[in-house]
Amino acid sequence: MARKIRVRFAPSPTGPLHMGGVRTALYNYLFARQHGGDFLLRIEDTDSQRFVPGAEAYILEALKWCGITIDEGVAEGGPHAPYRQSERREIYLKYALQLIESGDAYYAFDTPEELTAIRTQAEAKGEAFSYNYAVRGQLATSLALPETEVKARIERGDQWVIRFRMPENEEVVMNDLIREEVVVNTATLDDKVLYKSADQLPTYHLANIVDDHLMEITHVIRGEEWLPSLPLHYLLYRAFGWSDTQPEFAHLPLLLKPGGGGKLSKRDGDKMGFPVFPLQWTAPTGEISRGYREDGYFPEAFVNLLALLGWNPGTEQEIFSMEELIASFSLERVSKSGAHFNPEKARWFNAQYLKSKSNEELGALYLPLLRAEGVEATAEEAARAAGLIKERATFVQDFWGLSKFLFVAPESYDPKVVAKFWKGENPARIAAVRELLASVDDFSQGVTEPLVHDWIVVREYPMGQVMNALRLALVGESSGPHLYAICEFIGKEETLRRLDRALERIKPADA
RNA sequence: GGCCCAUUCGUCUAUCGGUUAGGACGCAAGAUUUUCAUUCUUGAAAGAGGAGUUCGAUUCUCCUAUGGGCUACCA
Repeated sequence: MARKIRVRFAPSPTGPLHMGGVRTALYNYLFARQHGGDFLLRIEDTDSQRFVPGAEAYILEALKWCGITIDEGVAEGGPHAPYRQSERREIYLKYALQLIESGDAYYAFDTPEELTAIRTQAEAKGEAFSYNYAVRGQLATSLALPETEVKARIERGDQWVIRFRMPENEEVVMNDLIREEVVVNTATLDDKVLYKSADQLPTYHLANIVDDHLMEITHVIRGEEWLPSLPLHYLLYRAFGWSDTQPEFAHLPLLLKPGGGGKLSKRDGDKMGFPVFPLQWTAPTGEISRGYREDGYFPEAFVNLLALLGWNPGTEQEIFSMEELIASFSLERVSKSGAHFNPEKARWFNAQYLKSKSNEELGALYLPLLRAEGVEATAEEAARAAGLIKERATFVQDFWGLSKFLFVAPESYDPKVVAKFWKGENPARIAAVRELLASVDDFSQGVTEPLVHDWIVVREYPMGQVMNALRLALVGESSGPHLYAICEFIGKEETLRRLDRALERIKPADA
C-alpha cells in the first residue's frame, strides 16, 4: 500500500533563509504538490546557542512571498503538532534511552573541554581524533565504566551525552533518488552525539529521525551537505526498527558562488553585488543584507530562476509558472553537480516577467515610486508610462530613470548630444517643427508622426539629424521610447513649452 | 589528513553507445528603428587527462587531476 507523500522543509532558525534554502523548500513543495501530498514546515531549533530572534518569522515570510504554501507547520498546526523541536523536547529522551536499552547507544561523560584537549593532542601528533569503536572502551563511557559508576555519575548530576554506537566494520548500502547507490563503511564514521543532558535537547540527527518517523515523512529532500550523515541516519532507522517505513532520500546539488570557490554563503551577496536572501534581512547587530524582494525581483521570477538551478524539464522551456513547475518537476531530472549562480541570468528572468505583465499592473507598482519623486500622476498615467518603457526595463525601479521625462521637463541637456545634433540648421528646423506642431490640436501619435515625418521628408532634411535634435529638446538626452509617443503622453501644451525652453536655453554647438 | 559526491561552451544545461554535441544567459556582428532598448538573424564558445570495454564512446569501467561537501555536545 502506497503511503501518502509527505515531505518537510526543516530549517534551523539561526539566521535568514538563503536562496539555497529556498530552493530546497521549493523542490519539496513542488514534489508534494505534484503527488497530492503534504508539505510540512518543521523548525529545528535544537541548538539553543545559535538561535537568532526573528529568523523563524523571516523564514515564514520568505516562503509566503515565494508562494510556497504550508500544509502543516508552526503557524498552521496539524496532527503532529508541535512543529518546533524545542517544544517537543520531552519526546526525544525516551527514544535515546531506547537505543541505550537496545545496545545501539551509550552514555559518555567526557566534558567538551576534555574532548578538545584530546583533539588538540591528536592534532599535534598529526592525527585526527575520531570518537569511535577504537576509543569508546577507554573513555568515560557506559561501555567502559562499571554500571554502578554510571548510575552514580548520572544521579550526582554529572553532565552526559548519549552517543550512537557505530558498528565497527559494516558496509552501509544506501539509495539516493538523485545519486543512486552510495556505499560507506562504518569504520570511517564516528559515534555521533544524539542527546545532551546539558540542555536536555537532542542533536539534529536524533531529532530529525524521530520527527520524520513520527510525522510520517515519506521523502527527505535536502541539501548535499547532508549526504555524509546518511549512513548514520540509515543506521538509526534500523536501530529503532523503523526500516520498513524509512523515507526515501534525495540529496540536492549545492548552489555555488558565481566565480567558484565554494558554496554560496550568507556573506557572498553583499560582496558580489547580488542578493543571497529572498527578503532583506536586518541582523540583530543592525547590519542589513539585501533581498530579492527589495531589489525588485518578482516572486515568480525568483521562483522560476531558482527552479532551473539544478533542475531542468528536458525541454527548451525556461519560463515556468508555479503551476507549470508543479506539473513538470521531477527528482529524476535534478542534476548531480553543484550549480554556480549566475546573477545576469537572474536579471534576465525578471525582465521576462516584467515584460509579460500588464501596463495596469506595472502602473500600480510604479505609482508609489512616482509619488516618492514628487509626481502626482494618475493610475492611468502610470500605466501608460509603464507601457511605454517596460520593454527596456529589468525592474520596476528602473522605470523612473527611463521615463522621468514623461513627467518633468529636462533640467539639463546631454552635452554630447548637444555637440552632435544642436548645430547647423537644426535649431532653426526645430523652431519650424514647433510651429508645425502648434498647428494641430490632436496630439495622438497617429497625427503628429505623419505630420512631422512628411514635413522632414518633403524638405529632404536628414531624418536622424532632425529627430535627434527634437528628442534632445524634449527629453534632454538621446535615448527613450518612440518620440511621438512621448509627445502624445505629455500633450501639446507641454511639448511646445519644452521646445520653446530648448530653443531658448541650448547654446548651438557651432555658435 | 580521512570519508563521500561531482566533472559537456565563461555560466545554467540537453544528450540516456552511432548527433554537423542542441538550447538559454552573457558576448560579438548584422537587420529593423529618429535614438537607446526591444525584437529578429548570424557568429565565436564545451565533452578535464589517461587507460580499458566495444565495430563504435561525451555516454559504461578504472586510474589520475580538478572542483565541492562532510569530518562539533551546529544544523
